[in-house]
Amino acid sequence: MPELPEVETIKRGLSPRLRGKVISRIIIPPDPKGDRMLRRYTSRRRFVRKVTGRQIVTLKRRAKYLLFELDSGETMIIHLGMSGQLLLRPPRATPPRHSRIIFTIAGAGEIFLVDPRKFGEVYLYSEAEGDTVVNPFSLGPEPLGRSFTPQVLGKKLQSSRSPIKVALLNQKLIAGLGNIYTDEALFRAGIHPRRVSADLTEKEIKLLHKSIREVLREAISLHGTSAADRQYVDSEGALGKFQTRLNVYQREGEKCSRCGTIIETMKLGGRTAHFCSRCQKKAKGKSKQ
DNA sequence: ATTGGGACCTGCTCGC
DNA sequence: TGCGAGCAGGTCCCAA
Repeated sequence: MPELPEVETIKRGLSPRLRGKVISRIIIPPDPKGDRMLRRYTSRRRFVRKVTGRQIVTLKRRAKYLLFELDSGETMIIHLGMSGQLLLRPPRATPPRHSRIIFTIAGAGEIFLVDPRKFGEVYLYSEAEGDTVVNPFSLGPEPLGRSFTPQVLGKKLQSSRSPIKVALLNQKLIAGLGNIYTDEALFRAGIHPRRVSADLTEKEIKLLHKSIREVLREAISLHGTSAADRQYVDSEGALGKFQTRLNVYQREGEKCSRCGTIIETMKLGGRTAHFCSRCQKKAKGKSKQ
């Protein structure tokens, strides 16, 4: 659930408080179903041993991943899945329900990694060890990065016959978009979610490129989206505000803000796509308004 | 090879 | 009122 704008918001909140600080203690409350948050490859003991006592040199974001660069040269990577939160609280605060990992940060308080659904994940990445695990560095371009041009987007989409909605969710093509922002970007670009990626015209690709960046920038400036069923909050526990700007996501049955047509949904690639059948045309060439 | 669908997880909503 | 089914979705994994 936390997509790029939400993760960016969390990073911006935590970064000034954590930079240069030491992770003095790690608590992983026992889970009868095992340490799912560490499932990638790190054993609990190895993880605790390698991270405890390390200084956080910098905090970065790559797509939906948070990267804690440690003074050991390793990077602790946190993905929040869809229900994950990272809450920074004063020392000795009561752990919120579903706290999976608790980091004590000397001089800053405690970070609670809260994740009811346990889709989130924590692991260590070390270039030196030549880890073969899937890592954030093998993902597609950052949509807000300088290298993400309409040409790059076009090239990525050319290679895919899948619906554009599915392609935009593919992190190997473009990294950081989830269900909310793919729906919103496609609406702004006037492109039907089921359009075949490779069939988009140059004009549409340009518009889509612009829409993706616009949506993400706006969402970041409003600290992300906290929709009805999404308990997203930043590291201080504050809600996002982009939900007031949603045009289609979770607005099924409501009127399109642009034309008044009822917003519909369809299943694509296992997800619910929200769209306006009038503003987002199926056939190419008719996609203008 | 590319694409699609299930599994993982839990809380919540809805219908009987 | 109570309970179970269904849904939400990011990513991995497997199968067609």
